[in-house]
Amino acid sequence: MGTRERKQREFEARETLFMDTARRLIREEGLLTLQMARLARECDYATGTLYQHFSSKEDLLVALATRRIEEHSDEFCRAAAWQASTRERMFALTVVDHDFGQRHPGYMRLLQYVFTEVVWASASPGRRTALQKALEQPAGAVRAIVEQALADGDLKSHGFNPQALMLGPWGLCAGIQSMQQTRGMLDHLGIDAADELLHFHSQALLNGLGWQPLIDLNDRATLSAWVERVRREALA
Amino acid sequence: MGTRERKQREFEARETLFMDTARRLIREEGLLTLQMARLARECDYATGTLYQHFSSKEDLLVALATRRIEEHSDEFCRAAAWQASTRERMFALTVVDHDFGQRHPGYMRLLQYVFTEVVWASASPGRRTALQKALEQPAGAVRAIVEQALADGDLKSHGFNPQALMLGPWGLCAGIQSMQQTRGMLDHLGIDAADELLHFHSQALLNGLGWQPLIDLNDRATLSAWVERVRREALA
DNA sequence: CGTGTATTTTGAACGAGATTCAAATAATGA
DNA sequence: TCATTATTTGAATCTCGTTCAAAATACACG
Repeated sequence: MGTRERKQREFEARETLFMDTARRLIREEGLLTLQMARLARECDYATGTLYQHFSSKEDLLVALATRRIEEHSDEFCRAAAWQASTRERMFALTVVDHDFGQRHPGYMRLLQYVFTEVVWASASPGRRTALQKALEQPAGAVRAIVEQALADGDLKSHGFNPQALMLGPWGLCAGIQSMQQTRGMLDHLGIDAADELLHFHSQALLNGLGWQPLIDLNDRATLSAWVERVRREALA
Repeated sequence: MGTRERKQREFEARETLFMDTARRLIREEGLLTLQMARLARECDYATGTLYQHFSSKEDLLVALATRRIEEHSDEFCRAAAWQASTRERMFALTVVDHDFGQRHPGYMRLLQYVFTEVVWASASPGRRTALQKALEQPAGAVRAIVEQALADGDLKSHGFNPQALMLGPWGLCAGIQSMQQTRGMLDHLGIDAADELLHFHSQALLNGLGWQPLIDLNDRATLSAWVERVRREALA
């Protein structure tokens, strides 16, 4: 009998409803003011029902972040599969990742919050591993590029494994994006156009890793042409 | 009459007491469980008195982070003033910053939390600008190195100002450190020895920026010798 | 169908803790 | 000394997140 399956499907549909609504509430009124009771009411369910899905508010936030990562992941992997040199593809990931962050400002803020010890530690282990699992796909895509670059001789391993080699570009991208998140921080340091700077420094790092073909960084016009090309072609 | 000044001094002393105690409580029992009433009681003051100093819990956290930055700043600036090439000094900052983070794990977690939209937005504007002001000293130290490197011809500007050029190394360091903070994240990605990787990628980035003298990255022993030298000399 | 049992949903009650504020206390100055 | 002003106090308030006993619903079996 399909009763169990139907139940299962309904349960999942409800979870989706909760998450969609939570996302809307956060967009409309901010992460700060999200209330569990309010969310339940908005979905015409009782508070307790919400807690059948999420063991705590933090749990919900981790689930939201996970779903966002999954959505982002599609776009990300599409860019990773772009028909181009490994160097171009690696750079494309930086551009795509950052563009996604700019397009969804709330997403980055949520991720930043979720990875905080305070939140991360109070989410359920299940949700935490689900999030880590969701990261596997994009991480795998990056690693595949690194592996191919190694195989093709575009990149030397320097004695590190592929994951280790991708940490730099990844960390750089994450670091600059999170500084960009903190309102007023970069302004105050006298930095603007962080986007262009992220692209510039990413290319510099790839050059420094000896990732062939090296590109000339002296000309900002060339750099922005690269970025435009990625935006035009990598997501086509 | 010095009455006003004495009052002022006593007020500041009390603030210091609150902050020292808060730090101890956080160290002993975690950021998560810090309670305002508890903190006040621990200092033999009423809750309301605590609120004369800090407009909210978030405000207190930002103040704590600020003080930590100030403390870190000394060490940081000492390393920046190391008698060595601009390239060596720039790299030294990465090492020192990361070492400080490793030595004070709670510090990094606090910073990460404080820069979260949720916390940052609920701190008072005064505390926020105080924190930004505290960042000026280390930021200035980094910028000075970049400026000297430009003047000495160790580094080309590529059309960017000094602050812009320092964003990459800074962002890389911050990004990798914050990934390191998130328990289990790097393990799960199959990455260990993130310290060495931070050093490696930092050097790669500096090479990629064309920061003279370039160093050879093929040999991990050379890299770790650099790190050791920094630890030995830069803070002497 | 009716009826007993298991499952799910409900939302009021509870608890934890941040924040406030009227009253008490202390400092100041005439 | 006493009126006035500033500071301190901590119980009361308020805001949620979370729980759980009761109600509602679904299900199984005679």
